Amino acid sequence: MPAQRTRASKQEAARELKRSPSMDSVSSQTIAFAPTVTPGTFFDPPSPQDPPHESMLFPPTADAASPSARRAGHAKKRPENHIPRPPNAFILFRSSFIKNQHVSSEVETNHSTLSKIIGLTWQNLPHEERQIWHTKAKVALDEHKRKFPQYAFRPLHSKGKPAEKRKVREVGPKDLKRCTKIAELLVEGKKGSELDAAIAEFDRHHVPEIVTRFETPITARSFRRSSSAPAPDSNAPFLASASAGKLRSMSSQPETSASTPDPTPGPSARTGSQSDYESSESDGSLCTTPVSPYPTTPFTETNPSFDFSTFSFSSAAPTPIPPAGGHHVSYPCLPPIQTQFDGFAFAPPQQPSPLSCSPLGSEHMYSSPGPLDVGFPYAELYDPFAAGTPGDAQQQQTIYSPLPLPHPAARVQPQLAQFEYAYDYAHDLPAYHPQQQPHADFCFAQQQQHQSYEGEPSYVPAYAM
DNA sequence: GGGAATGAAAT
DNA sequence: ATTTCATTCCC
Repeated sequence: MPAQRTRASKQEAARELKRSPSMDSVSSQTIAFAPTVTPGTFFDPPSPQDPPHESMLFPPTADAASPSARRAGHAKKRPENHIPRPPNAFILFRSSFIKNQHVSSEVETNHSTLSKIIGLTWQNLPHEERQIWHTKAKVALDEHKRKFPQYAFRPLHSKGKPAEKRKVREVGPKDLKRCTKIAELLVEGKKGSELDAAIAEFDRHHVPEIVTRFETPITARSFRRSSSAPAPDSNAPFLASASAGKLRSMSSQPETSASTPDPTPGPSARTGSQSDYESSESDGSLCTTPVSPYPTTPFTETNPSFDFSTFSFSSAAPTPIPPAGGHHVSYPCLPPIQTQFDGFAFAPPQQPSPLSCSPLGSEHMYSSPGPLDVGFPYAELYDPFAAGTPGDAQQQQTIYSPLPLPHPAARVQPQLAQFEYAYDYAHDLPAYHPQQQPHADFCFAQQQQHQSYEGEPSYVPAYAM
């Protein structure tokens, strides 16, 4: 989409540009770096005579760029007299954007997401207006030079660990559609309550695609292993290998699922995994029952327009908790099943694999601690085929999979849905169970709450493994 | 301390 | 070509 400018303020921008050298007029007041004062503030106090910026989309406030109010507590350990880098244009823009609360905290508080929105906004910003920030950056740079003539950027290149600790995407894609929408609205000039209202309206109809993150699935094997002999790598059941070396060099690759039509399906991984749970004997103590057929219509990137509004759940009472014993699992409707991500495809079992109900009973039932951020129709799970040992970077690589069912709550309140942990012990498969899903019965797995992901449970659609 | 954006400047 | 670090602040 071309950045279209509703209220182009070319003149303003031009004027601004001319004025720029003096704007931000760095006060002569030098900032002394007393031991207690972090030299994070090479910017100047608000310039009193900042131009009105009326027609600008995001008029910088005078002190917007001043990082003076740096959070004291959480300063990364740096030498006492560390001199921060001069900010670039985007960083200045972002700072100003945040400070001015162009996106209200009602709409978004997460700064990661905010960064995404601001980045999108930045790219759609009219050239003239971006130019203003570049000019500001130049001014800041010059001023930085003036104040710290001896300064030189010395990045610490981690030489000690060669490629050992590569960073991997650890968090799933944000709701890109929403971010994009917000950015669009912003560039269109929407502000304040008008903006909030527009976003609220959008949220009303929009089904978020991705929000949730998942832990490494708990398998029966790992469960058994950890309960008997607490091996350090109790997560290890997924140690296949196919996606080894698939480490992308960062750079958020946010798209929900199948954006990479990598022809290497990694069949070895598939088989590896299969044998992994095939060899897992069906415990005699488990009772299994057939389930209704899986869907035949794939719901993938190619069919992204699943119509949730026509999707009807019987809104009868929530599924009663399945008592120990056989239960039918029926899927009222089954959107996505076939998808591929990260280069290999996950297809549903040819034959619907019967879910089972463990005799574990209610003591093994856990519900999520509260409303969760849940994205539909996609779910994120850790890549079971990622090479590496549990916990290391590669192991944490994530994959994305559609959930077997859209959640009824997704229509009403996309952000709030309650989940429980489910597990199919007979097949060493995790199952999933949205609480309000009226037709599904599952068994529940031991909840494994990880501190780092407090409040977010591990659940995985059963077919995905 | 990671993450999320962009970009300048360093290896 | 790749990595660091500027900004912010929640998790």
